[in-house]
Amino acid sequence: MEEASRLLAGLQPPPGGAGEPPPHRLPAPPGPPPPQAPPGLQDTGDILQQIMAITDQSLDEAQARKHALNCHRMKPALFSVLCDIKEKTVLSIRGIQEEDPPDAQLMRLDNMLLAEGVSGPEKRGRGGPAAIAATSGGCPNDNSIEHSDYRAKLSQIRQIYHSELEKYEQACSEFTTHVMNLLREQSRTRPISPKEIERMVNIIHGKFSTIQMQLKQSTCEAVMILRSRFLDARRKRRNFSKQATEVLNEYFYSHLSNPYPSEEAKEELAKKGGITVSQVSNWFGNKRIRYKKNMGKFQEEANIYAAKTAVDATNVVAQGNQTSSPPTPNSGKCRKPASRTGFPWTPAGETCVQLEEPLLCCSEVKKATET
DNA sequence: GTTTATGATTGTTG
DNA sequence: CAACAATCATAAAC
Repeated sequence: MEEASRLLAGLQPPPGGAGEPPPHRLPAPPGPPPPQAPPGLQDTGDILQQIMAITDQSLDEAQARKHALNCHRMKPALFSVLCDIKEKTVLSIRGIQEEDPPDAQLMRLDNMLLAEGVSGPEKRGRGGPAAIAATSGGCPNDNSIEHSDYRAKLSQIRQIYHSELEKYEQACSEFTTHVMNLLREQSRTRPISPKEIERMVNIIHGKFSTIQMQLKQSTCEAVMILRSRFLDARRKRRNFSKQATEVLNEYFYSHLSNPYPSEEAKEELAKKGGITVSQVSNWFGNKRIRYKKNMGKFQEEANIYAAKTAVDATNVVAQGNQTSSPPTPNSGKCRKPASRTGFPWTPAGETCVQLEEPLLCCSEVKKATET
């Protein structure tokens, strides 16, 4: 400690300066301290005085003093002592609040971004993220239009995410280097230990990762919105093309006695109409039930398509085909006629003349139209 | 704005 | 598991 006092004494103004003789009080006299004031207090007073006087000094003087201080032989020792003290106090303050929780939120976000294909390696072609077009067994271009649109938007999000992330990382490393340089520079005059620099770097990284988390959060939100807008088919309901409705109706009304297309027929219809097999199934499900519920409403439609198919059939017959079978007959794998609810597709019902008078084949039809 | 049409989903059934 | 029935949610018509 004696050495330290001597070092601090170096802060005194040069002897030839402002007039008064310098209060040279080193080394401290051995033996009991003088009664009037403890030497420690006196030293402190001097130092304070000198500090106050610094503002009166010119910049050059201050620089010179600083240089003198830096060159003092005891400087490294004092520096390390100060660092040590600072380390202890700072640690005792920080140690309490410095336990970072294993961030579950961040992990959740990371997992989701990975699952959605936003972060991680770029996924192309099949096996898209989250297996969106998971219509198993369906044709490969299920939802292809929606899907490609979705993918385009997703890749846009992905691009933005990555460029932002890169920006953050760059800014983070730049800022870190800057701060490190600054601290290293300052460590020549202030007690800043490498440990403290390291801690500062950690703090900076923490702050930046908070910002990154916000980025991840909003990216996740964007993906969720995108999903709900593009992939919830209910929201994006589009009416089928005229072609598709035409094909489906033709089949339906020409098979009015048994409107249950086989798997093959469904595939055929799907191909012709440019829709999926499951859409064909949905359509027939809806159609059967709606037709049954209100046949009067469909009568006109039925007649139109009956006429159409009749023309087709006669054309076929004209080509030498004897049978009056419909254009796309059920194959051998045809399901047994739906008989759960009976009408109008009861299996025991009389065979209808389909092509000419589709609605007259069942007596109940008239009953229904009357209501 | 309301109503109707229509594709999709959900729960149930045999 | 396919079909039915009810229902939802949107498009299209009014």
